[in-house]
Amino acid sequence: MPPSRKAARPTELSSFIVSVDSVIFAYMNQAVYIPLIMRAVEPFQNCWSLPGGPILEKETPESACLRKLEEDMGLKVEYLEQLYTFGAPDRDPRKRAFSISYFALIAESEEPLSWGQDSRTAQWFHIDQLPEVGWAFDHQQIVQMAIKRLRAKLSYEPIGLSLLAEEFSLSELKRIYDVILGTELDRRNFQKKLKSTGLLIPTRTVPSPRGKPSQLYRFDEARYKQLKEEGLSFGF
Amino acid sequence: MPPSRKAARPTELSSFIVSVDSVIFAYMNQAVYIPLIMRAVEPFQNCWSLPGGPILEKETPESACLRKLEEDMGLKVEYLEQLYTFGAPDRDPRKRAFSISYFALIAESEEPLSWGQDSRTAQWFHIDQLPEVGWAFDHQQIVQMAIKRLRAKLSYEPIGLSLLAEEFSLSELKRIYDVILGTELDRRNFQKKLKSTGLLIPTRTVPSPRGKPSQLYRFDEARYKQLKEEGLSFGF
DNA sequence: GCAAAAGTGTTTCTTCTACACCCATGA
DNA sequence: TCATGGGTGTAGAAGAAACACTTTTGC
Repeated sequence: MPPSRKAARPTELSSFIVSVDSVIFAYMNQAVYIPLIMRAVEPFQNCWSLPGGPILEKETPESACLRKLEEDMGLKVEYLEQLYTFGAPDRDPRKRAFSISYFALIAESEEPLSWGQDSRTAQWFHIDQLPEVGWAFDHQQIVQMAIKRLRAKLSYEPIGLSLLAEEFSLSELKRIYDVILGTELDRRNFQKKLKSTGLLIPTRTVPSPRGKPSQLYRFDEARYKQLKEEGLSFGF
Repeated sequence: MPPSRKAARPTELSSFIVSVDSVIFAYMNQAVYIPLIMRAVEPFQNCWSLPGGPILEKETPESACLRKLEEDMGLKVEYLEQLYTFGAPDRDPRKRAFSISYFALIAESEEPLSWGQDSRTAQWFHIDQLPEVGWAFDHQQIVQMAIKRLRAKLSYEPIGLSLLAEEFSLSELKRIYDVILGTELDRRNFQKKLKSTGLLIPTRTVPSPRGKPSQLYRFDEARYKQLKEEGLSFGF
């Protein structure tokens, strides 16, 4: 019995849109922030939303995401992975809309992070002090999922490094872990553990604010990928 | 400077489809299998594809997935989670198509698993003996990603249980781990570890093929969820 | 009684954890 | 010289891995 009843039913989808939305994590002033944009138009006018937009014809969802972040915000993304696809029938009051959401990390940088627009339309939010109301679409849910993934992923993959500059000290890295996980890890055990992986390449020392100069390291990305493919795991 | 240049560009997407595809894992004869369907029509006629189909108007992607599996194959899904969304511009030669793919596990059951169609149109494949050529769309890639997730997830979440019946013996469970991970775990350490979680409820004993009868257990789902929310982790 | 499958206990080793101590620098 | 941040070492606890022994059944 061939499944010939696959012809279009009256309930099949006709008109809808597919877009990408990104939750972008940045580390500034010893805390983690994400940017949200105040919507200027209906629906959800004056509500907080994630940076994103529609996918164009010749691009993959991922490149749409990168383009948006580059064009609109001038951000260079250090790490990007797909988070989840949201597609509840009523998530957009206009018409059926799917959002392929992304999880992004950007490296700490010298320039104060901003994108020229005034703070009423776009703003960095501390991930522990996000707005409780006034969200557009299901973006609050997306952000919550992203934060959950950030916390989970930090413990088994070296994504903390993507939030720092290429050269970093182990104290800085530890601070990332403490801030995100809400822990107060032991400084010494942390150093030992990280060094034992053999993935940190010492570069130079740099004076610390007060006290002994600290050693900077670079992450051996190539070797990490290699070990990962061989199936080794790391409890970072 | 309001972003008023957001008007439709010539390159914006116009016509496309969104569907769901599922990679369904089942445990039979001490091995893990997935079902693939031979496509009857172009494009990719006579190529192997995943069960799936378009999303209807009033349903979420997840319920579309469940409906498909229920309707087309009569399967009762034990575990379902979103895997990844594929949306490369050229993945469907007809028009732009997005596939929200799902990762599904079904429990071992008494009935021989099949769905009435002859084996030329649908077939269970051992996950280590999948076809190497003749795949439709990017479905080979989807399956590979699903297998990778199965292996990864097995070690930190009790998904192996979803492949077994509600009552199971620890030997059966260990066999699942060995088969999927390609290991030969120590029988005694395995038992000890599992019992120490306090999540297994003994039910009854059942005669084993030859030798001492084996103890069956039930998994304490409720308690597991509770502990999980409290942030405890398990190295299954 | 013997082989096969199930269940329990013990010893050893590795890893994690909690500390104490030393070093280099600026005020 | 003292307070501060950076770096190293060591002892105990906890967990993982290796392994030996007993029990219960079918033939």
